[in-house]
Amino acid sequence: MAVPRAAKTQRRTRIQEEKEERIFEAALDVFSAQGFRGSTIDQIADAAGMSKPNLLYYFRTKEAIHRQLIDRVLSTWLEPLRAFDAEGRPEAEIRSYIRRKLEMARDFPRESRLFANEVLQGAPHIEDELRGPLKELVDEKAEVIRGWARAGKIAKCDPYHLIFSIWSTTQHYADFDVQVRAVLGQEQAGEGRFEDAARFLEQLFLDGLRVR
Amino acid sequence: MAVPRAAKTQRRTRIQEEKEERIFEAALDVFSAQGFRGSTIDQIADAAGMSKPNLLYYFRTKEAIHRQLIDRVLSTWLEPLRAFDAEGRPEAEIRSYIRRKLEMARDFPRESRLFANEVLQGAPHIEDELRGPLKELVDEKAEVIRGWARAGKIAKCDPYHLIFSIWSTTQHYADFDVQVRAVLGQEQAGEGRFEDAARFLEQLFLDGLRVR
DNA sequence: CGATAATTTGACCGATTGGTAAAAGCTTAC
DNA sequence: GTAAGCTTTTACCAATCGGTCAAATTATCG
Repeated sequence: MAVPRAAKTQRRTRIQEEKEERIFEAALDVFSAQGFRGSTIDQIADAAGMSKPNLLYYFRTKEAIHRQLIDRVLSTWLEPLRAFDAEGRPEAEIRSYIRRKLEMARDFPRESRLFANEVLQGAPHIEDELRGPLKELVDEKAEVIRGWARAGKIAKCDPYHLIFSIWSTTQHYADFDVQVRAVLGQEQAGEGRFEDAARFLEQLFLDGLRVR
Repeated sequence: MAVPRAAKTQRRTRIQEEKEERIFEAALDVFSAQGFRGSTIDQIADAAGMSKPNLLYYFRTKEAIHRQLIDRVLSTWLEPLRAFDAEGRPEAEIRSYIRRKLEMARDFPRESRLFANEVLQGAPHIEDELRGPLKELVDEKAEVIRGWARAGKIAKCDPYHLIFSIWSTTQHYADFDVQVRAVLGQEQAGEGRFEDAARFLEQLFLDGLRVR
């Protein structure tokens, strides 16, 4: 007659940790591919290799899975921007930010699509995170960039739109992967496309922001 | 005892045209906001101000609405790229392509999100269009850009990734609108953001592609 | 071992889903 | 006007949805 999530013992069971991990993995697969509304608990349970009631023993509702999944993924997702260093050399910082974001698009496309789906559909579950922590982080880094521009280290430009453009160009390779592959065609769509993209984007941003 | 869509008279009724138009409008609202799987026929019927069976009299299935909606929207969506002129001056062509795409993100965000949702979820309904007509169009324009680069009119760069980056940066303002607004905050998120974006993107691409 | 707590299952629920059938109501051309 | 064809509605269906419940099973610990 136990209450879900071990009300009596307080600490988490080994089984709990394992199962919750499997559920998060499965939920990332399903939510990133179909969005929140398009996903069903059954699909997640199937992907996690367990029955629906069993899954609901660990997470009370579909929304609970989604919310916790986003929470856990969001912090790592913002890591590259957080690593953006005010003390570094502008060129090197921008170049490595692009590199990191592109690597994330290549190595964690599900995470990218999870957010893309969410934001695309109006961000009903993460609007607070956007207005709060995200905005604060971007405000801070925008100030850094503005400082570089004032000091003549990079061209004068709107730092917010610069950040947006780095986000969009890099995440494009995760979110619109099918389209990118379709347009590039069989021969060019191999893993080399990320190297090509990196080369192009570095040229674009570094030359585009060079002082003239 | 009539069969849907006027099997006997062949030509379309006035009522048919009006109702199908209303359904397309409603479907664009709903599909663009929630994706295919997340949308329901009831929602579309509601938005179109008619009953579900009435809507299904004009379109046999949910898929049929979606397919025809995408067909009708796709050609106008590719118009700016089609207008890309090989004979024009490279700088002017690129600048006006960015302008047009940005205007479309501002004026037709639903269309942008319709495709974004579709591609994001693996493009199950438009993969053929991507591999066929879209790829052909991009191949053609990529060749134009390559010619400009060879002639030294713009910097050497991968034309495909250039096109991808223009798509992603401009469509970002439609697809990720909520995020853009949230990050910019109340004061900066007015309609002026499109002018700011245009200025930034023109600077980025024109300086980034200038021969040096 | 035995008991207590944690986990899993199968059977089930009401609401919503995409879609159908048939008849009633409405237009239009003659 | 009237008949043929077009449109709309009402009532309905089977499947799927998110979620519950109680009982059965398994793990843990003294």
